[in-house]
Amino acid sequence: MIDKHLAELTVAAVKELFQTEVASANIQIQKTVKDFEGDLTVVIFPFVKIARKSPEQCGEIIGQYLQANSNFITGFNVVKGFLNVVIDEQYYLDFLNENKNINNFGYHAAIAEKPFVVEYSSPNTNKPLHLGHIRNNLLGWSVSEILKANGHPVKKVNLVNDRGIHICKSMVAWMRYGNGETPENSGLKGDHLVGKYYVEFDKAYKQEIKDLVSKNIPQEQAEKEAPILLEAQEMLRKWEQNDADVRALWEKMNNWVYAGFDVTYKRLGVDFDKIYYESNTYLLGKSMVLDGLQKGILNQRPDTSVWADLREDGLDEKLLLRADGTSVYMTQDLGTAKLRYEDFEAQKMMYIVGNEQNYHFDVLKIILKKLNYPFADTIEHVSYGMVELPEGKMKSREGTVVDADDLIQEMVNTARQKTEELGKIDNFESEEAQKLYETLALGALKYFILKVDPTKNMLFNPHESIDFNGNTGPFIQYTHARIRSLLNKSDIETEVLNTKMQAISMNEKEKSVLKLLHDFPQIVRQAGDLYSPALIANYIFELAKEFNSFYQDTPVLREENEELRKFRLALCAFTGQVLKSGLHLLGISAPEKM
RNA sequence: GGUUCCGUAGCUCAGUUGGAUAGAGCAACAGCCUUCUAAGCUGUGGGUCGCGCGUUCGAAUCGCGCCGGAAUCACCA
Repeated sequence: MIDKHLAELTVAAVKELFQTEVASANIQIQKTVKDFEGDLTVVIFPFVKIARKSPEQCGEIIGQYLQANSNFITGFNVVKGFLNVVIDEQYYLDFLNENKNINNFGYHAAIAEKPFVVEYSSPNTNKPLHLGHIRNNLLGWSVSEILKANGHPVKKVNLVNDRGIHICKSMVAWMRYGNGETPENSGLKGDHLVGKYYVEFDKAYKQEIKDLVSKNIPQEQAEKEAPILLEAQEMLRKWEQNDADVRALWEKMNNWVYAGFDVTYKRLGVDFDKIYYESNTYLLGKSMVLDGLQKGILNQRPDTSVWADLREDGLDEKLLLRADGTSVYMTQDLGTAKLRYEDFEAQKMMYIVGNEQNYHFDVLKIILKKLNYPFADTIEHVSYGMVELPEGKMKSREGTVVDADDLIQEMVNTARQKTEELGKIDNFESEEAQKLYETLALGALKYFILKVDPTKNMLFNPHESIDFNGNTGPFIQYTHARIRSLLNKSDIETEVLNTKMQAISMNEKEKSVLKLLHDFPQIVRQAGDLYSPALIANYIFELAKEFNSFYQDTPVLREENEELRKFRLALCAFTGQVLKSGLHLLGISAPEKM
């Protein structure tokens, strides 16, 4: 990396000129701002004191030293405390020659180590996926790919929350009002069907409360004693007792939901190496809690409920087992953590879970530590922000959730409409066109969501948010398609592209594209360190924009100078490749034509 | 009330370990399709980086205090 060389050279300069040792990491190298001449800039201010000279003088003598002692610096200038260094074009040309034909340029070599286990998605089985899940799924998939690109082995896992009162609610409502409705005979997607009865439950529950209140029963009591709620609780108890009928119904409805989820996952392009079911893991959690109780790490109250006392850690007491012996969310998570650690010998267990659960994961880690499990420290909560709507937070009860399937379909429709308006599909077969709409729609959706810093809450306006112009997925896809089209038209053989570029003189725009390409491996590294697909997204947008600016008024195929033509073709090909790689890390496909 | 996070252009967002005149996209306005795909390019306008104080050669970035918003502190998951 050129900036590291420059930093080391600066260290040597400071040592020689001012007889002072400076750590290379403390040297500040940055890209030169556009308005000034130069490629990289050394910040001089830190040396002013030890040099006992003005910033200008200081920059001047360091600049002279750098130029005299390197073969890649062709000039420099000093503005205030900033030393702008001009890098030899040959350096960038060499970079192009060395990397332009590497398929996975920017990806780092595989490391032989224990895997990163990434949990994401983690749906409940009582309702379909919504916009919040989309952000989760896209982040999980993308972070996994970015980790892989950094050489880490990755296992993607999903933890399905398939048991509990929520699914019983759907079951009760289906028993009462379903009339034998199934996905087959209703044409409804399984998850939507089950979700429909979850809503039915809520309606009936509210009505029953109302009825009770009108009979002068206090609101609070009514909420606890509504018959349909009691039915659901009874069903949960039967479930825990392995009641055959309840289990059969539970399995039937859950399978409807899984079939529905699979369709959505497939359309989103996400997948998993292993799926865990809470119904299979909660008992392990229970046993861990009882074990901790026996060892005196946890404590039991007179009502027999079991608690962890975390007050020494600045937190509260946390319930782990109810008085009736049933488990809670935390209990189950203790079990899955252990199971997962043992399944994969994980180096790291990452949980892609919303920031509303930050507290939960703090508590989880502390309890595991208290219970002396060595894997407590491998847990990493990759916390992401909420997706908000213009009218505020999504609330399923108020019907303001944006359904994942509906949203995707709406995007596909928009993509079709937009494409037809532009008259792009005249020579497309209909099947090909359909595929393109899907590609563009998902490109737009994924990019829109992933370009935002994961840790921040984001706003999604269903009617206005998704655009196909500007800083969007389709813009980058379009840039890629144009490059592919250009390369297809070029009559220069691949062999020619494989040959080494001769020294040519490049213009500012070409150089700027080349400099951006040069940064890609660093961006991948950084995105991996910060678990942030947004860095990739912002980078490929910058690259596509810079490329378009070059592409607009610099002829490639029409260039008569053979060397220059080859150089530009190589630049196009390389840019196309990096755009494709970047899009891939976001789960977005790069169409050949559009 | 305690804890955590957030506040940058009309809107949506970037802004690396503190660095130069705070940047994009959308929206608005003005240009560019007989020329490699106009889902594009070029230009114009738009800012008290929530407010104040402090640290520093230098602060959107660090510290403290306010103001405003969100999440969480559940025998929901």
